[in-house]
Parts: sequence; C-alpha cells; structure tokens
Amino acid sequence: MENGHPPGASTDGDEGTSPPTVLSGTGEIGEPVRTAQGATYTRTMTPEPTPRPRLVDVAREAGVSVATASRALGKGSELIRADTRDHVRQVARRLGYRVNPVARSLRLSTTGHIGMVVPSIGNPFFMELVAQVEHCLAERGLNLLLADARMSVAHEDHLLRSLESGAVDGLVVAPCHETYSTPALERAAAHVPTVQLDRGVQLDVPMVGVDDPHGIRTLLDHLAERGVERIALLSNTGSNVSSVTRVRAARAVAEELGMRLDPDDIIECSFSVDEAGAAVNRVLDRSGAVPDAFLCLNDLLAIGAITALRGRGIAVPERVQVTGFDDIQFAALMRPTITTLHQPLDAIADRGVSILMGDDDSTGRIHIEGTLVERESTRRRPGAVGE
Amino acid sequence: MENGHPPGASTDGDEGTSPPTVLSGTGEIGEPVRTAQGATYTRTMTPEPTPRPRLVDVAREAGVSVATASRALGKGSELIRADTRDHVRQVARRLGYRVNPVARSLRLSTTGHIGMVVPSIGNPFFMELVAQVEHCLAERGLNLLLADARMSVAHEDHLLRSLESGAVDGLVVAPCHETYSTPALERAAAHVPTVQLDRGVQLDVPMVGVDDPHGIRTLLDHLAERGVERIALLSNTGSNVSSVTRVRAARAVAEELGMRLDPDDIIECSFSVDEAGAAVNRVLDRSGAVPDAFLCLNDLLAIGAITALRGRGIAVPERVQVTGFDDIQFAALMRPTITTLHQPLDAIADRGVSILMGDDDSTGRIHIEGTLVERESTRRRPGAVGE
DNA sequence: TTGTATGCGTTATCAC
DNA sequence: GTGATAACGCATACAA
Repeated sequence: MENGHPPGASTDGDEGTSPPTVLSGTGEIGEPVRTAQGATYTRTMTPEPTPRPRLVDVAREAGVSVATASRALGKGSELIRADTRDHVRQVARRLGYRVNPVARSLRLSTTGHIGMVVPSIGNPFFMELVAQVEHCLAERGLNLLLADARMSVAHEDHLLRSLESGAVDGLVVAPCHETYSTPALERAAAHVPTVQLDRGVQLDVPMVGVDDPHGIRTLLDHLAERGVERIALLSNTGSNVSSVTRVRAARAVAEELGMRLDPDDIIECSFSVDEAGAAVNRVLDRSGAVPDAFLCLNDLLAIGAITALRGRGIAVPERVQVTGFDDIQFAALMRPTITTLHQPLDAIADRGVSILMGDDDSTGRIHIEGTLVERESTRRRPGAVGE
Repeated sequence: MENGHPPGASTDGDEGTSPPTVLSGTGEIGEPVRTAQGATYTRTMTPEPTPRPRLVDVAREAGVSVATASRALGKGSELIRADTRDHVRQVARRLGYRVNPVARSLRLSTTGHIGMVVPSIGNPFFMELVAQVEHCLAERGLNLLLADARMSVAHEDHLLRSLESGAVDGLVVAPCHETYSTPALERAAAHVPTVQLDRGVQLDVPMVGVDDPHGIRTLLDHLAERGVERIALLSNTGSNVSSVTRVRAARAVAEELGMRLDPDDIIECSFSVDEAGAAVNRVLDRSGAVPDAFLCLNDLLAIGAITALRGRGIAVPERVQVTGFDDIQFAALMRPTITTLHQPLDAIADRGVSILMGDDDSTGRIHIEGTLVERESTRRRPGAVGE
C-alpha cells in the first residue's frame, strides 16, 4: 500500500533528497521527512538529550551564515553590523551555545593549555611552586596541565613526550635531574616553547630560579653576625644544580667570612625529615665538638635537624642555630619557627610564564634574589634593641 | 646554463609547479619538481622548520592510504596485514610522526583530560588531595587540568563554566561552599560527568569523602580513654558540610560519652593558624577552667592551638591534649607531633576517579572511614605498657 | 557588511 | 585487506 506508485515516477524523485532520506523513492517528496521529524520531535518521551548546539545551529537560527555567526561571537565583531552582532549573540545565548574548545584549538592550533612537570608533587616546595604558576596562568586565561614525575627521570621523559606532542602551548618544567633529564627536556623544548623553573639542566632553554649564591651569602652573613664560627651543612642527595651551586657558594663564602666548614661536616641526605635527623646525629656522634650552626639547604632538612637537636637536648637557637632555605609554609609553623631564605616564588613563576608567553624575551638563566626571613631558629642580633 | 631549455618549453613549466606536481605537462615530467625540491632541501640555510608530519605524510611515504596508516598506528591494527602494519610503523618512526591529540580529540570527542577544581590550592590538605588525584589519573593515562577557585564561589563558577564546555572528559570538584556552590556545580554536572571529592553540596552528583561521624567518634573515644572530661572544639568558619557534620557528630558523641562540651567552647575561626591561636586564647581568657582537650576539626587548627597553648606555658599533652583531623604532612613534623584522624586520600581519590570513569557505578554519597594516628599531642593510654 | 568554501588532522563508515 | 571519503566544529581568505 505504501509503495503504490507507478515504478516510473520514482526514478528521479530521490535525487533532491539524496543525503538525508536516501532512496525514499516515493512521489511525496518532502512528506516522509517532515512527518518523521515532526513525529520524533513531538511524541518521543525520552529526556531529549538536546544535542549541544554548534555554531551552524546558531547561524541557522539567527538567519545568518556561519562566518557571520563566528564573527559575531568571536573577534571579528567590529567588522559586522552592530545589530547583527547583537542578534546573533542573543540567539547564541538563547540556545545555550558554547564554542567547542577542541575544534577551536584544531583550527587555531593553540590549546590554551600550559603543561607543568615537577619532580615530586608531594614535596611542599613544589606544591607551592605549582600554586604560583597556576595563578600566573589563570591571570592570562591559561589552563594548567599538571604532571608529577615522581622523582623518576623515565617517568618524566614519558610525561614530556606526551605533553610535547600538541596537547599544550607551552611547558614549565622543574627537571628531576641535573644531567639525566637533559635529553627529554631537549626533545620537549624542540617541539614546544619551554621554560625551566627552580632548577635547570645545561641546555639552551630559559630557566628562572632563585639566586642561590646570593641566598647562601645572605644566610651566612646572618649567621656570622650572630657569632657563628663553625658550621655544618646539610644538603640533599640527588644532584640537582641548586644543591651543587649552594654547596659551592657555602664553601666560598664561609672561607671568605673566616668560618670553619669541614668537609666532613658537609652531609648529604635524602629529602626525608627523618634522614636529616639521622644525619645530624651522625655529625654529633662523630666529633665531640658541636658546630655552632647547621646551614640546611632546604626547610625540610632544617625541620629534621631541629627535631634531632632538640631530641638530644641541644637548645636551638641558644646552643646551636639552624637555618633553612625556601621558606615553605611550615617554616613559620614549626617551633621554633625557622629562619630561612624566602624564595620569591610568585616572581619566579611570573617571570617564567612571561618568558613562555613571549612577553619577556629574556633568555638564558635568570636568578632572582630571595630575602632573609629572621625567625626563632637563629638568635637575635647581638646588641639589638631588647637583647 | 641550468635553464637551457627552449623558451617555448618554459611557458607551461611554471604552471606545473603550482601545487606540488599535478600536471607538470612538460616532457620532462618530474624534472622541475625534483630540481626545485632538491635545491630547497640542499641549499637553504634556514633552520628548516620541518613542518610536523601528519598522518597523510606517513601514508604517502609508506605508499598506503591514510585509512591504512591510521589503522596501522591506531587500534584497527588487527584488521590489516602484519607487514603493512610494521612498514607503516617504521615509516612513522622514521618521520618522527606523532598523532595530533587535538585532531584526535575532535574526531573522538574525548580529550583524555580531567578537570579538577579545589577551593584553595595553597591549603596543604587540598594539595595532598590533588597529588592523589593526579596519581589515580596518571595510572589510567589521563591528564589533570588543575584550577584553583581561591575560596571564591564566583571564581569557582567561572572555572567550571570554562571546563564544562568541552575541555575535559570529566570533572573532580571539591566545592567551595556548601550551598552557594550548588548552581555552578549543577550546571557543570549537566554538561560533563562530575564527582565531588572531600565535600559535597546537596545535589544528585556523586561525592566521596571521609566518614566524618566515624572520625569524630574515633577521636573522642581516644580522648575519653585518656581521661578527658571536658573538651573545647575548634572549627573553621565558612560553612562547608564537613565542618557542620563534624560539629554535630562531636556534640552527639560527647553527650553519649558523658563529656562536657559547652556551646561557648565551640569556636569558629578561619583557616589561618594564627587565628586558631587567637581563638584558643579567647577560650582560656574567658573561663578560669581550662578544658582537658581541644578537638580541632583540622590539623592546621591543631597546630595553631598547640602553639598558643605552649605559648601560655600550658603543657601539651600533659595539661591539655589536642587532636587534629586530616593528617596532613605537617602533623607528623610538628613538636609535639599531632594525634589526628588520617584521611585515606588515596582511597578517596581512587574511588572518585573510578566513579568518574564508570568503573564503579556507585551513586550518592560515599563515606570512607579514616584511621586514628596516635602521636604526641595526646597522652599515652593509661595502663599501657611502659606508662 | 555578509556569504561561500576550504582546511585544521584524525578516525570510522562504507565500498571495493 | 585496503582505499576513498565523510564527518568532528570552527575560523578565515576570498568573493560578492
């Protein structure tokens, strides 16, 4: 019954409707389509998962072309008549249109994402660095794609490889290792704009971090003013450039200041607070003479040192003074609070992101000076008011 | 010399160079093209920005169609002959081909990114939560797009709006505010799969967090065992559900245990450690009678409380005991170390991500029990060995 | 000022 | 098994 047409009539009837209806073959050209549509639209009780409107839907609804619609919503807005623009915008709002960021990215070949890879996201210092970078990016309307290398060069390589292949517009990296991270970083930097933060491998990739020698000098000056004549140095294992630089600076400045820093009193220990404590105990057990101060290369080590010292009944800062480095949040929470060198992470992050975005055409290595934060783990200045 | 062709020959010679080869038309079919190519390749001194190879380049080089190339590199690999597959792969490797993730995302309408929004990235607790989520995602090959709401519901709304529009496959949110975050969260959840972590607004969006009543009960039991008869409670301002739930549980359990918890001894203060200290001082100044213990609703508050107490010469835990909640890193670093309720953030994150990915079809609110960590801020159990 | 048409790089659906 | 081709959703060069 439905197909009760003379066979001959259907011959060219399908030509016009080819795409949607294919070979409906019937004589009632538009009939089946409209009916079908109407039926679907009206009677279906399904939650009607309203397919997300595309630009073309907005354009059609507004009675303009996609080009005009695009211009109305995007940046060509000054090229079109104000009323068309407003009309399109209104239609877009009514339809709940949102541009598809992925399609936009493909077209523009820019994602608005910045990747960041840190050695260990569990380390308070890097957490704070991440927070600062996130803020800088947010200010510029960029998103942060965060990845944790988990202290593994292999994993870092893997992450960078994934990120460098087009997922991000730029890369912020705090390399795991001074030398082993180099190949991955070089490859990554060859693919996408990259900047190194906090530490950097020897590569022609911009890097911005704190001024380590300046920081060490500041701390040692501070200690010298407080009567310290002999120090021990607590460094972390794993050769990252910062450590090496800081140790070297400490040796030089100590000598310059006439302070005693025995090679045996330069101790390497892992990041863990406990191990720092163990290292301190080793120093104390070894030599009868206790150093006047422990210069710790980061705040976590300082915490470990202070805890160990107090555990042995050695008063901090009265008998032995302790300094940290970085000024992580907890440095102000410990008792005693820790005298340390504040890293201007906001400035470091900002500078790094600026370079990445091309707002700042600096190149090479940039070192920003930190500032001393005097707290309770060192004594008050002799002769200071109230002492 | 090089151009030693009869003038007539050159007429259509340039025509052929228009695209790459097309209709070279001349007798010397490939000649001009090859020369031009060779010249460019050999003589140009520019850094040769080698346009990144696309799939079509690999296909052409391998002598197959893009379809085949795609299958060889992607998942259709079992449908094609092994040797073609290997050949294509080899060519791809030689050319340094990497699929364009954006194009892939557009085609597949899936990004491989998961967005995460936290109230404050500077808060150690959320930092640790972020770290756990990152790990769970990394295990599944997903990327983390991290955003900080900076304690602002408006900002949170903005971030969610941006993320929900197609940039991510799923959303992990720790809402800023118990009620004000609701609209934004509801909208977001309507656009993309969403799960709430740690806290949740009243909405039909799955949420997974610690079991607050259980945690509070555990802590109060611990305190009761240690002779505590009167407690004060330090809560944080800003109504998030957790706080309210914990306070309610504390009242109920305290009564049940016969502990005294005066309404005046339930103090709200901001997250800051300093303010916690101030709050403690207020309590102590007000009433002559000092509570036996401070039940703090998070570790930061506990740190503030301990510092304030010790600052007034009140021994912790001898005279007053203190408990925290969360077990952030610093809880084990403070002196005294803090007895607290450990939140199983790894399990919470894992469960949340599982739900998000559809591996776990749980719905509603899921509460995972934490575990007590006994440290120095509470006394040793009376009658315990060695006491 | 607006519209038409093309391409961004993939994957999947058909034919062959 | 493999190849042509249509989307995916958008922005712009070029035409009108």
